[in-house]
Amino acid sequence: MAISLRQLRALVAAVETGSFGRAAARLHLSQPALTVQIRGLEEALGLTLFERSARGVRPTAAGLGTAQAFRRVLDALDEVVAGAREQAAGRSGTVHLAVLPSVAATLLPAALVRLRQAHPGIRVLVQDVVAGRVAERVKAGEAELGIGTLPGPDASLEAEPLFEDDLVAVLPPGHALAAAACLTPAILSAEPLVLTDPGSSVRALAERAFAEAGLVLRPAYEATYMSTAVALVRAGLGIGVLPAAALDLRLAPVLQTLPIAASAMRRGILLLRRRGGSLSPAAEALVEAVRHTLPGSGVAAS
Amino acid sequence: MAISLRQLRALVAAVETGSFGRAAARLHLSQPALTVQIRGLEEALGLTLFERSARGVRPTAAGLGTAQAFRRVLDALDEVVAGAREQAAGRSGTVHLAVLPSVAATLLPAALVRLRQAHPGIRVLVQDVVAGRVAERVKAGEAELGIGTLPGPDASLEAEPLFEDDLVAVLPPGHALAAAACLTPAILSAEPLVLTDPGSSVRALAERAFAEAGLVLRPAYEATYMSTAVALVRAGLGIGVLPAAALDLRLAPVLQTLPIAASAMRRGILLLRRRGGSLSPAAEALVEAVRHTLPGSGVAAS
DNA sequence: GATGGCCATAAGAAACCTCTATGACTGCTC
DNA sequence: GAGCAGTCATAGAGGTTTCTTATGGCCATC
Repeated sequence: MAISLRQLRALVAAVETGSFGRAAARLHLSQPALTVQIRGLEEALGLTLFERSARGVRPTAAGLGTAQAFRRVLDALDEVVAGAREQAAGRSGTVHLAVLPSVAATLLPAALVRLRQAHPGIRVLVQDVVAGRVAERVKAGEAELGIGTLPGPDASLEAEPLFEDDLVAVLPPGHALAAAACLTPAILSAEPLVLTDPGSSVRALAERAFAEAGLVLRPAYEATYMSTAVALVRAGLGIGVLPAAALDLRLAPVLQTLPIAASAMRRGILLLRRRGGSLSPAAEALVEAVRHTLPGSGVAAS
Repeated sequence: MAISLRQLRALVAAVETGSFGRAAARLHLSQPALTVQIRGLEEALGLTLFERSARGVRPTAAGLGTAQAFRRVLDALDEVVAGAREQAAGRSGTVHLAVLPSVAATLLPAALVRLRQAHPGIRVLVQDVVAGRVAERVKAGEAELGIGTLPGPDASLEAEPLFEDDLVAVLPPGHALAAAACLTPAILSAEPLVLTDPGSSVRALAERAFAEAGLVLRPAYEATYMSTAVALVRAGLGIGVLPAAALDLRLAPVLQTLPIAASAMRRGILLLRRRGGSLSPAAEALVEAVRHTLPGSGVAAS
């Protein structure tokens, strides 16, 4: 009654070779085994698929048509299986990645280039969301991986530190403080500052650092996008307090950065994944590429 | 390593129900059996298809995609199987039928109408070929069934008599011989005759009947097509010697037919099939329809 | 802290599949 | 025309797969 793939393969082979014996050989089977499969299929369908004679077999019209249809089904199945095995081998697949915009704009492109070199078939769907959202996306399963910060420990997420991202002071060309080795919140609070919007993780970090020094952060300028903030600094409007990783100095080579002496001025950028959920091979490959593109790995751009 | 339909069905059911337990119930299986199938599929593909937790399972992206693809494969297979079962039930299918033109023009349409009423899904491909070719087509397997004459016994063909086809004299309106009850070759040989071409089975039959009476058949008119011969008769050019079955008097109601007293004047019309080859259900249905439409069955048109 | 839901594992039983050996039949060759 | 080669069908034994029942672990909920 039930139909099996063996039967489909048997019918296709028998029709294509024109002989039960040759079909059996093609399938690495004994001839009786193939006979049994064909007979079972005929019973399951209630159809005569072959005319038998002592000289051989001849497919009936129904046998011919059914074999062709089965052939298409088997081909489709083979294609699906081959695709799945491609994914399994990490040669193809799709990774949904939630990532901080700042990382997406700096670290990520190099990692993706590296990934493409090793695994050209892998597709990465980048969701650049603000810091708090990265963990959300991963928790909800909307992203398989996340790169961002983690407000607190979370039982359902697994976090691996990728690198530390320091907030640095970004000085416009020729600024008076450029000769200093290191700045402090106290020094900075006397200067016009350029920061990102309230609510961003960078802003929260900076506010906390200032608060620890007993100061209140009052930026002269705020911008939503990092690139806007950098442009404001470059125009000489103030000193930027921005994450080092988000600054691509190749894009603004005239700027100078200085460390800020404050304990809270660094945040850990983590690789986030759902706890207990094993990564797809494609995601594994992406993780590999990201690890090898870290600031400290010697491979990445400055 | 190998993949089975059970595994495909298990994956599709598991993804669609979102639970191994419900999937097992849908497939009338125990839950462990389904677990094993999924596991086997994961091993065969080398892919993790579900994230397991104590609270249940969740398909991975790969599991979701693979399930959708498998779904399409299974649907295609189901369709093929359903089609094959339709054929098996005689509700659909295609019959290749070789048939004498004279029969094709007269008996066959009624039989096909009857067939369509009983089995609307069956397609009949009619090959109308001259008498000698009918047996050829069937022997070569180009036609599953034949309706025609058989020159001699043939070991590879099975023949079942359908009806006897008499050659009759066809008289134009108001002919002098119309009052006779029966004609003879001797009487006919004195009249201008209309026959079919030399080489046709009808012509050969008539020649043999005349020869038995010691006469030579010399038609005044010859035509390839039966309809042409009938037209010549209707025009009053002579008396037709034509097969009764081939005459549809509804098309030429003014004509009168008279029997011819001669032993050789009838030929058996046979239903031909390959010996040993069982008929497809569709062909069986056609045979049934033909048998019930025979001249003597009381169902057919005159 | 007990309970219910869900999945994984294990062991025994049943079903299926395959293989070897053999038989039946046909067509060809000597 | 008798033997031979080729083809498929059948039968019985053996092995593998697959199923079911029973059980355990884990988490969430009450």
